[in-house]
Amino acid sequence: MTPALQAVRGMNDVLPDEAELWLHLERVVADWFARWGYRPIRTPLVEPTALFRRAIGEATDIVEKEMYSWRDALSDEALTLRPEGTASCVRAAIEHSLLHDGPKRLWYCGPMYRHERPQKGRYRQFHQFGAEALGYPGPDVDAELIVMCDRLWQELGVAGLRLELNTIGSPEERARYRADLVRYLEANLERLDADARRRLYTNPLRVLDSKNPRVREVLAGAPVLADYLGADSRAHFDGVRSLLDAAGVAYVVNPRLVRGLDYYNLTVFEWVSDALGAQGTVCGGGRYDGLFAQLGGRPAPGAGFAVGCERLIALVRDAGRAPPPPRPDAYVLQQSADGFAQAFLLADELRAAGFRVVQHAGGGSLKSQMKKADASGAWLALIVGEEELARGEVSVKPLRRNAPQVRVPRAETVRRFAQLLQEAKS
RNA sequence: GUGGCCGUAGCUCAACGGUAGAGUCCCGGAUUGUGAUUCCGGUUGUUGUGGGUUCGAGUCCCAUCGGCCACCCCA
Repeated sequence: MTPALQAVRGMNDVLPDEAELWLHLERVVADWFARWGYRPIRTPLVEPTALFRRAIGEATDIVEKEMYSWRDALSDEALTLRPEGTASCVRAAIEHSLLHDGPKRLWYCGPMYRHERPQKGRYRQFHQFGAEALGYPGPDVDAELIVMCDRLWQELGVAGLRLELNTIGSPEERARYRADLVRYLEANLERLDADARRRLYTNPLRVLDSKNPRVREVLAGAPVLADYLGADSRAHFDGVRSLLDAAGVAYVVNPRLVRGLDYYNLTVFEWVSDALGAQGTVCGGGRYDGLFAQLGGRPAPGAGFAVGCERLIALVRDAGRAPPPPRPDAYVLQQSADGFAQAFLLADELRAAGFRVVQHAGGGSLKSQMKKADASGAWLALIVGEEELARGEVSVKPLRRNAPQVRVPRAETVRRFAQLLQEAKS
């Protein structure tokens, strides 16, 4: 016997019940982006490996051990399945000179790939939608990006998301801080765990993220990044905060929030839920003014965020805000071959008039067809039986309320259908 | 990548080391064209997979695949 194949670990099928919720989310998101003036962009799932090495940073976990990278057998190119969306957007903006006539607001949505151990809210193929505001230097778009997220959560009916906010200053400010931080941590080396010691020289700011209580004890006495910020960085952060205050968006400043990708500067933020276990970050983002130059483009400021679709969908479902499955307006039944041909045309005419119509396929008794009609969730059963066929009529039976079944002349069925449907729903 | 818990019918779950079951779903019938309730009947499994121990393994052991949780990481 042929062994059954299964999907690749960490890469999931989305079955119809759940796929309808995905479609709902995608529609809401596309409309929401349009209302905020963001335009869609679609970039390849496969990019040159160098793009992510340069954008995300060599010393990050993503680049070090989580990327699906390979050397293509035909072209000998070093390729990678994208682990995130920002690098591709900025590459495309540079490659097509998108900023030649001014800044751009862009959004994307699609699958991303990271070779991590799967658990709830973390998969090897996962999906993100995100915004990139390219060419805007001020704190206004930082605040815009954050406020628009807040409004989306409201629209989706998701509550309980906490906004964590921080500024990590300019590269120069961060470099001076990093030097002092490393000096402090070296002085307390024996109190650090193995993980913190390893990071000390690869990515010392990430030590601030440690969940180990003993390490956090050490961090309590560490220098604070805020003390290294110059007037410009402080003014930028104050600008973001006052706009958030004006918009009524609450936040907590988390000085330990540094984010795992190297390209960020100034504003960084995360939207976090307590309802998702260990993978609680639903949305993360910030400013990345150095990324254009890092990828070989003319220097330009940028800011953006990415939202984890699987995590957001889990919150929408748990909040009971998944829309009910769409009902067909009518389910069409028939008895004979002649009846099928007639019913086929009737269903076609109704669909052309904009109604959702399912015609029974596969034969069976009228009783079994009625069971299918009921199970389909349809508002109405349209019966094209022997008797109806002989008289040129159609029987119309409401399935969702106790109302009498009526006979309608075939020729009038489509014209009267909207009225019949409305009665069935009332 | 590390550690812990767990894999039995499509789904939710039972079964002391001794004949694999229930509910649900699905199919048919209870009315000579009519669903959802009720009643009657029926199908459903290499117990994730492969080895081992045993007279005998769903149950114990090993490996492997998959899921969940934590670490780690991040959306």
